[in-house]
Amino acid sequence: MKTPAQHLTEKSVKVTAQRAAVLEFLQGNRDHPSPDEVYRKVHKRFPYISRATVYNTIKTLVKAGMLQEVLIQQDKTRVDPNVSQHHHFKCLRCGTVKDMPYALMTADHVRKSLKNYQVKEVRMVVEGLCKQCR
Amino acid sequence: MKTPAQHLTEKSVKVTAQRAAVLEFLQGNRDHPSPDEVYRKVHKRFPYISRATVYNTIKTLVKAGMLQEVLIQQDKTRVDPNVSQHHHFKCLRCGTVKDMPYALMTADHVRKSLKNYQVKEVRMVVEGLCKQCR
DNA sequence: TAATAGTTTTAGAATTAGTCTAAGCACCAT
DNA sequence: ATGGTGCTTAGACTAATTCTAAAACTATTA
Ligand SMILES: [Mn+2]
Ligand SMILES: [Mn+2]
Ligand SMILES: [Zn+2]
Ligand SMILES: [Zn+2]
Repeated sequence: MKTPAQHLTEKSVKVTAQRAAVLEFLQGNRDHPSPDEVYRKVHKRFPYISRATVYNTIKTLVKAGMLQEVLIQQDKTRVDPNVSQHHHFKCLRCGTVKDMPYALMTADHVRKSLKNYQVKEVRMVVEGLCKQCR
Repeated sequence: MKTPAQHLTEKSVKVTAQRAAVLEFLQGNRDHPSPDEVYRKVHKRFPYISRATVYNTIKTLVKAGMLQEVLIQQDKTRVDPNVSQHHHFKCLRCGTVKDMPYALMTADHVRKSLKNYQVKEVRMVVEGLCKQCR
């Protein structure tokens, strides 16, 4: 199994203790934490790290294709080490965010087929270039 | 055609000049403006209105089912007088947000069928209650 | 009408997430 | 060692939003 440092090197991102610590925390994390949650958790084990570095590192790793930031909550961004195309489910009560397959599903299909969940709303945002801009 | 005041009364929201002004600006507006844009535009015609009142009024009208806040941009909320179920398209260059039908569309279907747009990404968020919470 | 109670509006303070800045460090190549 | 580049840092700053407490309205009662 590769170490965080090896992953960084593979993506031509210079290895630093801070970057390795952030990446190690995020790898395998399925919670879609906010940058500040990342900071607090990493800071517990590596008290030398600063908030700014966590933000910088997240940006760096996003650019390197190792993370994505997902728009699920209005006030804070959420970080996702799963960079494959997928959708999300967010629980309106407890706030958990779960990955959903990027499958051929209609909004109605989602609504009907997800027997494990009680679906209240399906929001889809398509991003690209409009007529004028492309 | 009903006046904003009549719409408010219909939904049992007390009529005030400020609420009517905000509603009048938003009715028929297809731009998905941010609260601050609402404030600036309304303030031009009704210079007596305050920023706090715009925020309060938006909250009030959302509760009354006359508006929705849509999650399309991370840093600021966007207000939508179209409360019917629908999806959104956001242009990555100019930032315009357009309504999309809440139709039986797959993410791939969207990608292929929207000939007018160059689709870069399709994000879907399903909201509801998870196994534990319902 | 006058007093009163309840609601809405207001300016500005406070909060929060995120960005920026400028100084200090670390690492590498001379 | 020295210099250069990029990384990290604390704290200042910004922008959106919420909060607060007082003033202005509105409706209701006496
Ligand atoms: Mn995810
Ligand atoms: Mn819309
Ligand atoms: Zn839940
Ligand atoms: Zn455009």
